Amino acid sequence: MMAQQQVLLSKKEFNMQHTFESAQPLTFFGDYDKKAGIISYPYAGVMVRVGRNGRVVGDYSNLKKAVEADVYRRFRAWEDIKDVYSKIGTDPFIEGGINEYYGMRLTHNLPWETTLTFIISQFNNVKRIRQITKRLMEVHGQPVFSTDGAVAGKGIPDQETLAHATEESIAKCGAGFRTKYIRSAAEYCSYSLDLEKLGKLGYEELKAELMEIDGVGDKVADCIALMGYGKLEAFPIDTWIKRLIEAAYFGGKKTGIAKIHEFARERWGEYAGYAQQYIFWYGRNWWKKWNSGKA
DNA sequence: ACCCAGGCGGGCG
DNA sequence: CGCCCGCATGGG
Repeated sequence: MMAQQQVLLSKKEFNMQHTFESAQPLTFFGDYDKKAGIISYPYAGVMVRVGRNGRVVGDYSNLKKAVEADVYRRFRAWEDIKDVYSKIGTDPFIEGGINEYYGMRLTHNLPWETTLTFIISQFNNVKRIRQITKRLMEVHGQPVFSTDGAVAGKGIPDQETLAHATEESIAKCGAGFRTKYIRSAAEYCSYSLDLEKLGKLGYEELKAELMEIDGVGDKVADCIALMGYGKLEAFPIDTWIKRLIEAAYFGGKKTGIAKIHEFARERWGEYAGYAQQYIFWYGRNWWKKWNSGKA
């Protein structure tokens, strides 16, 4: 990948807190120092630190270009979020989400870390997904270093490592019944499928390839396509999205997955994934607040 | 105690 | 095909 010129994200176009907390793969690892306004995440053996303006914090010397290019891609820094809003702001519901979570960006993470975290996400809750991922990193990840050379944490365990890890060591991280999927997916992505090579495929082809991975179905494949490959037309449909779309656009009527995919494609087209993220985070949080009697 | 969580694979009709 | 069921764990 060629070195990208770093584009600074203004405070308004990049709301770090919303982006970090919005339950994307990015939020499943690293850390967020709210007071200092710095996100940390492991990449290429170092702990990358990013400030509120999207600028890399610290001196990465010879890794500088690589780290900056990763930040550029990870936060989609080339993208003017106002353009996105003009495409997805089709109605008051989505506009409510844009208003409440202004500056929440989609992130474009690495294929394997996205695959792993979203396999863990099935039939699970956000808090526990983070917890399981964190434990897997601690047990099976390689050390990553801060700019002063000290060990700053562990990275996402790679496919090969998990392919050779015992089921017991994965299960102990809390993975439960997903343990066999993690092992199987790690083996498949080590020896039978090169995730890096799938990037050149179009969305439909990519999704079909991803669904060959054990433990990856329609929803997780869409999450990987969206947040691991940057395919913005992907529209992951989980229980929240199904419930919210039915409530907001189908008059509360039960609607099949295929029908919802079709609806999203027609309504939001190439930006459906962005619409999904705002519907998910806004709708879910609103719903929870309402049901706890605080809305 | 009981219920549910960013689904999936397998088995059945 | 479509539907339905079980599934490990842990927090509310």
